[in-house]
Amino acid sequence: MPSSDGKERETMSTSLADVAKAAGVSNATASRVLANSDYPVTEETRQKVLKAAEALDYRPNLIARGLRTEQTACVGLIVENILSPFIPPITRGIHDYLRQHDYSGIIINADWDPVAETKAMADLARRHIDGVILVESYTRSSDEVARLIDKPHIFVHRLFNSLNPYSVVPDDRHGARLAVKHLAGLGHQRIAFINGPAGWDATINRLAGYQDELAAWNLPFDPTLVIRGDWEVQSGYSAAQQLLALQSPPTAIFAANDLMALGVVYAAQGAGLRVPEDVALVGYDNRDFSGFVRPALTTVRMPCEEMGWIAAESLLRLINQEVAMIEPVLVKGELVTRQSCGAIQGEWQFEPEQGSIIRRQYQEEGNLTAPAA
Amino acid sequence: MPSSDGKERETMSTSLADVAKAAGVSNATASRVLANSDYPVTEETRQKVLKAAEALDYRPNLIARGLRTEQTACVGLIVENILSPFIPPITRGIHDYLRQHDYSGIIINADWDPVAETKAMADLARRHIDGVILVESYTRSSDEVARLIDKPHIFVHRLFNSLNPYSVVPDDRHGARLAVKHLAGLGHQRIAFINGPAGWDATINRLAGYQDELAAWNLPFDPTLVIRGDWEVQSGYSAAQQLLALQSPPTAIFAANDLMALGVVYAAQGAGLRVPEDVALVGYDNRDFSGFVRPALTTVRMPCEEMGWIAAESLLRLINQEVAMIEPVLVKGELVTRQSCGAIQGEWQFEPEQGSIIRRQYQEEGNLTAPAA
DNA sequence: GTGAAAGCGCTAACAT
DNA sequence: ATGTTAGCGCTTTCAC
Repeated sequence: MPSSDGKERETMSTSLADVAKAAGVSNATASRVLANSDYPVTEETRQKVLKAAEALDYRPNLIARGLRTEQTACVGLIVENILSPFIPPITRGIHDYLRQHDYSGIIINADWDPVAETKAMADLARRHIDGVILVESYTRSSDEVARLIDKPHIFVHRLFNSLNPYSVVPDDRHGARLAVKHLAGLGHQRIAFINGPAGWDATINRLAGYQDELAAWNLPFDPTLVIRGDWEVQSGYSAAQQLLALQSPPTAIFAANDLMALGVVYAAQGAGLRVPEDVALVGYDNRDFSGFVRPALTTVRMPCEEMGWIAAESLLRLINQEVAMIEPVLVKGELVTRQSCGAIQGEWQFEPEQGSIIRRQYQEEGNLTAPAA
Repeated sequence: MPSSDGKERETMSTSLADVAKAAGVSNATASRVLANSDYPVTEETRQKVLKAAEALDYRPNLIARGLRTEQTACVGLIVENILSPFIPPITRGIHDYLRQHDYSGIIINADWDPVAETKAMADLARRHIDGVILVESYTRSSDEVARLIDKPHIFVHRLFNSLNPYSVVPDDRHGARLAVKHLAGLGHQRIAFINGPAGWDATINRLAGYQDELAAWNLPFDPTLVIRGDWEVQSGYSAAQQLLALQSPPTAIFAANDLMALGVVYAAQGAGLRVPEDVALVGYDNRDFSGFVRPALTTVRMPCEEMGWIAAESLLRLINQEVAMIEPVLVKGELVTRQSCGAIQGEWQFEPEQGSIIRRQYQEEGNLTAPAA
């Protein structure tokens, strides 16, 4: 309803046409300056348009732009489960990169269900997203994705069959070498390895790194010191019981993830042994609990946020056709030294939780508004 | 480029017009059946359209629809940090509800920065999202949000000043009562409370619940048994040291979160005491580590996913104008009984991690494709 | 360097 | 019950 005094659209947002009219130029010109087109415009008219846009508080309608340009500045993230431990940090990395480049991300949980993944792809296609990042997906090849959605895509942290193009994965072989190197450097000669289950890339690569590094130190590879777990605490516990009951037990244990490392701690305690004094221990992943369990776990950090932003960066390159294809990227983590390996002496406090650091800082600066009551 | 044999748009997606032509009806009719309009259409033509759409593999262009209807079927989620512990499960709940109703969610991390939140709101407005959910935000009132974006909004898990309209928050007072009730029911008379820092709703409400329940059991409220922590492990550790050194120490401790409860475990161990035999312990939150630390923590579950889907449900109601306003919703969690309180006897295994359950099931069913090598 | 005009794919008046 | 048509807000040829 136009109001009686001629001022229409009081609640409506201002459109490009409004700005153009106010600046006394055509829609086309207004668009050229406000959409950052590289089309030439006199500095004078440019300023007129900019000022009018400012005055009217103009915000481009990305839906309209998207319809016209077939570019939505939006990418889809198909994750298996946002509750899975590495997914939040990976998506954090992705979002940070996207946001810096004025892109947004739409997340869909597929729960390791190929049918859900297919449906997710179709839904994203309806929204005309510019590209897709598949996080921890393992049921599809690049070709399968291409068949379902005609947009660029990237895989991040594939758990299986990782060395494909268009994928960003952790360098687990390197990470395992870091762990073993650290223990060997501390003088350990019998270093056991509690590995993950068969079929996982992480299992294969961490074993390879373990063997690489033993060889580098001229330490023998003893198969009785390698036990397979299933990633969970309980399996690390059982594996460690087995190892510690050996005729000549290991003096150090490298567990292929922090969950199993925690199991090792409990098994050692159950056997009346101290970590690190009687058995040194290194885990893998640098999970959020690893800094506040007791002893705090020395571990290899999984470079989740880096994988995320590298993936986002690669995807945007693909979208902008700066490259036609992405070779597999291996991302390295580093060793995080804490108590469980025996390298650190002296006083030690429990680490604060990672996700809340910013909140705490903000709070300490006195910005926190407590309720009146 | 049309190909020579007359088949154009081989790669282009089919539009509504294509379907209409194929079905021999007008665009309007095709739209009416395919957009699920309640406008009357003969069953016969409906079937014609549906069949044509099926045959042409028609997928509506949500961008075009959005431009026309001013409804994008997309909502914005402003979260403080996706790495913060409750945010993934809350967003999971939100996404699950949204997805069931064919909505999508765009996440923006604001990192407890009011400026970032303001910018996030502006960015979402440009995308013409249908509504906003603010997760753990505490810097804005409803009015402030309304001033920035002319769309419905809901707050979830506000950490401060929670009893406002348009918000969905945990019923911490009830949760604290559950914890104390459990300990009192086990026969404990001196139940200490390690609370959170001042200024938080959770601190105020959990204290109130603690007092409520003591009163219900005719137990005296002893202020020397209430100590303030800062939510982190270290503070629970210090607080417990203090409590256990008391002239007449408590026989049970209720910690206002699981992080501090873990600190209590370490303090007890340091003092040569066993949990639960010498001190019973109940935490709060049911964090993912609570099931696999030792002893596993009895705790009150934070109803994150429920809060998420209730928030999403409320927002969609607001969007569809089924309601004009949302009263504050209090969501209850329940007690999760594990080892630390002493109520459970006998054998016990470390719990598997929550986020991976589906993956594991899927894997066990033999769907996991291991690489050839 | 600037403007006029077409049109992206869809829905919703309005006509029939 | 169905069709015709206008137009959402933007970008982009194509004239000038």
